[in-house]
Amino acid sequence: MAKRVGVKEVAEHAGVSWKTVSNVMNNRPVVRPETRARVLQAVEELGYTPNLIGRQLRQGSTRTIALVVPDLRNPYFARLAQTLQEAARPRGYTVSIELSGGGIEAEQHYLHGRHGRLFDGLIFSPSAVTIDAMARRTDPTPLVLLGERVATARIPHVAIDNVASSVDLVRHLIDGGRRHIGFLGAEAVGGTSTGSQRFEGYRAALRFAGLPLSADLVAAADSWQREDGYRLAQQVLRSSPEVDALVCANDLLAVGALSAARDLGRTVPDDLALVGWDDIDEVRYAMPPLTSVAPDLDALAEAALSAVLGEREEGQVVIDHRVVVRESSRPVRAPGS
Amino acid sequence: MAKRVGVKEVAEHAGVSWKTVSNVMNNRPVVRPETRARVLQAVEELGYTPNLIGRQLRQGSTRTIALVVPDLRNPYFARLAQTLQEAARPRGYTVSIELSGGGIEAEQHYLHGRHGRLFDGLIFSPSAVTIDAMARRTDPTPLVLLGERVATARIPHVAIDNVASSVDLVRHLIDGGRRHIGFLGAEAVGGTSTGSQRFEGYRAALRFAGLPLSADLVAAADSWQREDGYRLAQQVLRSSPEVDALVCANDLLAVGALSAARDLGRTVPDDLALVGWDDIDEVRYAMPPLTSVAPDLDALAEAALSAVLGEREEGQVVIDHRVVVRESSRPVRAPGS
DNA sequence: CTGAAAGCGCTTACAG
DNA sequence: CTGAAAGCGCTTACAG
Repeated sequence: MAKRVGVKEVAEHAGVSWKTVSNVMNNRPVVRPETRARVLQAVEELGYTPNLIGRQLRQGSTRTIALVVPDLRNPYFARLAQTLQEAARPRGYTVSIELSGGGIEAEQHYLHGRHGRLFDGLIFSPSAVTIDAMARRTDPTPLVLLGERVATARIPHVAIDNVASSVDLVRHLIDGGRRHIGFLGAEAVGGTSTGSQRFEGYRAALRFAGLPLSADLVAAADSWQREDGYRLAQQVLRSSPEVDALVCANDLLAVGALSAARDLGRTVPDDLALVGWDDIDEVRYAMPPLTSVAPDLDALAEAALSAVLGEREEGQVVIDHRVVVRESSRPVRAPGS
Repeated sequence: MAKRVGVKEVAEHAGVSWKTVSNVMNNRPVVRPETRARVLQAVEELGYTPNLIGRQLRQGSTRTIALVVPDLRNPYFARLAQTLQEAARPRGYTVSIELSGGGIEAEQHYLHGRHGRLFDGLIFSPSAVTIDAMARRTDPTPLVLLGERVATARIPHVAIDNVASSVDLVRHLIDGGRRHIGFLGAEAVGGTSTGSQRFEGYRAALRFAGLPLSADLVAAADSWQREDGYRLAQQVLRSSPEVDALVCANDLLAVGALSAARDLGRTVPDDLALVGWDDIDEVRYAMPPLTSVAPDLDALAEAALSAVLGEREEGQVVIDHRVVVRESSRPVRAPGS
């Protein structure tokens, strides 16, 4: 393993000063082309690669944004991470994927700057941490929230309109002839979390349509994995066989619900419609393919990035979504047709 | 945004020297308990968090390992990343997830140290880069390869036995009564890549069983996404309707193949068995659930980490695998039963 | 356009 | 057990 070569060696090799090398490496236009060429050759010959740590220390910036998500088991986060990385590149930034495990301790770690100035900003998908804890934050690292909204503190926030998208889904189901619509993955009404907003929209749409809200058709959950969807769907389908549609708070829940429906002998979409959020690749290959709310991920990444980098004024950004209709929510046939 | 407080401020506040603060922060046993308490209190009061960049520069180490994978669309990589992060934590290391996009340029970037000393080691899942390029490497950053094997250079390497696991799968299919077994995702025979090794095992098993190897039943591919599986399966099933099983080089291909089979009116597992690799969560919820080779991920993470940190002698580690049998490869019923 | 000096925030020997 | 100095590898003003 060869000894690492630094700016000094390069400067010596090229017969210029330290600083000139730095100027060349940073593409500053103040270097004579001739000198520049000599330096670049020295860099090449010596195989010099600048030590970013030195630069970062000096500049007081890492040009790295942390994306803090609970988990990578949800393909949505994986795709989000990838989209963010691509959006950050042209800006000269890197996105580091940080896993909180959904634990409150890990989340506080990032929120309160115990990451040690490694990041110029935080794009944060909160899971366990309370709104208060976010509002009480003193760490100066810029923060942007995904999904969750903290109205009290002026924390920027980027998300689709969860209430509206939920209304869209329910209306789509009602238009398709469904009347006994359940909800999987509910959280407390009035909360600001993604789950409670989606549930809120569901309630509002039912009310508007004049359909009753039945507690039996609603299953709460804080974890939204496939197995949770399976469990919750079993529960609802068993207790309320009249259910003819399930709004699932995310696609993983819907995938689990699909499996439960099958095990209980229910046919999707004939007996039961299934819809969810995120439009992960997997739902296109489910049988049948599942209807899902697709956020405009590129817009989301763009907005989150520009917010965390301080490029935009107001902090609350609503991202477009669309309902991607697939077979799982096909309208029920009129009886006898 | 408050001004950031450094060691100096803490030292002053506690009435001790700079260095003592450093000693306390690093848990060195040379500090009197009383002094230590005073320092910790100052840290608390001032809300001091050490700047890791300074430490990293001084120590010449970041205690960060890069996991370089082509993509996060494959849930296998997402789970691997998570497992590695958890395995690294007790060692005091962090794993940074780096996306190469499968591009040769990005891969070279990491391989040849142009990442700027940000990483103490590289766990690398090669995709586009050639074996030669890896062997010619001069960058001193420790490297461990995942999947691919470079025999010429002494590059450590961690993987399951791809040939053996492929043999296991094919034997399982033959035991289940399948006789016309195809392969999706083949690569050049004799290569060291994951795909070619899995194909190699398939060939060997067929030969051992006395079954013919038919080129029509084999579809090559360099991309292993669901849509590739769909396309390849369509192709093989159309040209060779006698196929009664497909060995898919990974689970995503199998998921796509399942969808293609359905669209062509083939029933899995009655008409067609489907098997793959990685045992991603998704295949447990497929309909029917898919048989898959599950690597011992914890062992893999452990081995990769200890190899890249230089904790073990020999570089080539073979990780246990097991075939998780599910409905997709159920034995065909004897005719008439 | 180029050079000599200072400093980013830590830790590491080295004295005491 | 504690203190003063040097240095990790860069970049940033500041002169010339």
